Amino acid sequence: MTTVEARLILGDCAKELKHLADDSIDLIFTSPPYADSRANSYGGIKPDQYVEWFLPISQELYRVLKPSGTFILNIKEKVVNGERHTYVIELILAMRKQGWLWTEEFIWHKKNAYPGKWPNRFRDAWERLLQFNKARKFRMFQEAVMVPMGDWAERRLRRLSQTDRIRDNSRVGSGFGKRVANWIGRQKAYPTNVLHLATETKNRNHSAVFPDDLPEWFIRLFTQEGDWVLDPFMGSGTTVRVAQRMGRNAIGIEILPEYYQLAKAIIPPLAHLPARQLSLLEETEPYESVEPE
Amino acid sequence: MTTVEARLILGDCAKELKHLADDSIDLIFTSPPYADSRANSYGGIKPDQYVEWFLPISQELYRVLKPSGTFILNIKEKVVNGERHTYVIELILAMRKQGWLWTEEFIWHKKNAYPGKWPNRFRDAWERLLQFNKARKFRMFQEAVMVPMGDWAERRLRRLSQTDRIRDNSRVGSGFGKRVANWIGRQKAYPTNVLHLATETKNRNHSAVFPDDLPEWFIRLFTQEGDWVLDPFMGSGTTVRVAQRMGRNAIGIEILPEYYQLAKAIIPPLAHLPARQLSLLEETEPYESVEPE
DNA sequence: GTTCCGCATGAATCGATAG
DNA sequence: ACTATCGATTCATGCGGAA
Repeated sequence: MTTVEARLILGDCAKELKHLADDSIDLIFTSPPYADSRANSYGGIKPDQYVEWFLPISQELYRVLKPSGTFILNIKEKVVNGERHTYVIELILAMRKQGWLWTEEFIWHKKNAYPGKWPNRFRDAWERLLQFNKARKFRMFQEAVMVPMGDWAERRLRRLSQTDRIRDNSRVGSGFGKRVANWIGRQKAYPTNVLHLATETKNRNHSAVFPDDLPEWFIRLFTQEGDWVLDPFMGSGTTVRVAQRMGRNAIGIEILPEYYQLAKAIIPPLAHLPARQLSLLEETEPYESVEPE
Repeated sequence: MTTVEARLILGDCAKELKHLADDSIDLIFTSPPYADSRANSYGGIKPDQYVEWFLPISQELYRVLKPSGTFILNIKEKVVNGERHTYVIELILAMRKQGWLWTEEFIWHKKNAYPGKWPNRFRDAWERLLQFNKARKFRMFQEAVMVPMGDWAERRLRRLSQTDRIRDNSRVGSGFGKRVANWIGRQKAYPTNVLHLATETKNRNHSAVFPDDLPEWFIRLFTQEGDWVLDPFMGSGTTVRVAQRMGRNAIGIEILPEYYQLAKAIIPPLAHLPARQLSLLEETEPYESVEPE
């Protein structure tokens, strides 16, 4: 049995990050509060001040990330006065001056975009997943996110997407073990930089801003078991919970006590997981929501 | 019969645009040569000089566009030295200083992206479609690009129930006068800012940078019959040909003689089209390739 | 056990109203 | 004039109860 740790920290990440060691994190995956949102925690950062607010944090993130590590930043600019605001693209430019390499930009296509109708724009159905690195060579495990292809896979996936399927069962792999044999010899393809996922609107405990599949995909892609994952804007703890379930150590920082308590209640400080064995097979269980359409 | 004109111009658009009148174009749709590509035509613009090269052109485009018009710029930054280059986002910032409003950014999800494999990145399956405007109020015909909803796709699990169909049908039958509008409103949904299109359509020529559906969608959205469409980087003439087929006047500028001749051979200077009659119904015919999946 | 249907719920955006 | 709040608009998703 392998033991992984989940360290939850209550506080402002701009300060709390300073307690973390240099070059200690393999993957940073986070979704910071968007401009004008979460006014009760970070004071509702104004769009014009967003870059200035974020830079000290990204500076610390740069310090704690391993040279081989990756920083995935989930963000989207809002509309201000009829225009897309420029704080996101300005942030990219500013972070590059800090030393970050803007390696890639993934697109999260939100299949269930927020409804609404306006005279001069359509619904916003995508968000950015900016990939930053410290070095041009970084760790990446592409095989871990390969997707099945072909007619057989389509039929298989369609069945998996039935509303009556047992999702959590396949997640852990307990009920999935027997079916895994079916994937042997099946054709798989590397994914693209466009991810198709729906947001979770179901009102479980607290609504997370992104579905489990999102951090899971990047954790698969950029880390192995035993690695360290950091989410400086933990929220209700989606990233940390998923990382722990996948056998990765995790650190989550959250400024709001109620969110911190929420995460604490869900995530045990230590988790014991069976040693990885069928690594490739188990890791390549079908991701219906990430599958290219 | 309505007559629409296609004006093809051989030359550098930076110069040729000066011959066009102020505030005369309803829609500019173009895909400029990407950095380092088409080295023999525009001298192979270096990524670091891309903004500087494009700004005089965008300045002229600003001049010729009607205040109610729209400029759609299809562009994607290339990878340089392991990083996404910043010339596109720098261009956005620079164009705003020229007076352009960065209204929206559409995503073109290329369903059949080029195959390939790299050690540290996946296939690039999307491009930006940057929308710029001169004013916050611009012409937009959202109904022209509505997509069917309900059971349009096999992938969709939730099908419109039989009772729902009957209910809708009866509702349609009970109405009078605006019957058609009601029916359309019930069966169709407004699209999002993510477009799903394949890169090539089978029955089209292979030299085009984008499929017909791409300019067609934006021409539908931002223009009406008889309007003027401009493509300052015409290439083989996809935009002009599509515009003409849709009953819009078009201007195409191309610097390379072989491309110019190619477009000239395909596109007649004048086209006669039947006058629009069943406007609503004809405009809302389903576009399979644009459908969300 | 299925399949089907009703319903609540979102990192949204605009325009009008109020301070 | 400029900012804060609020109602109206709209649709994919999954849960729970019903057939």
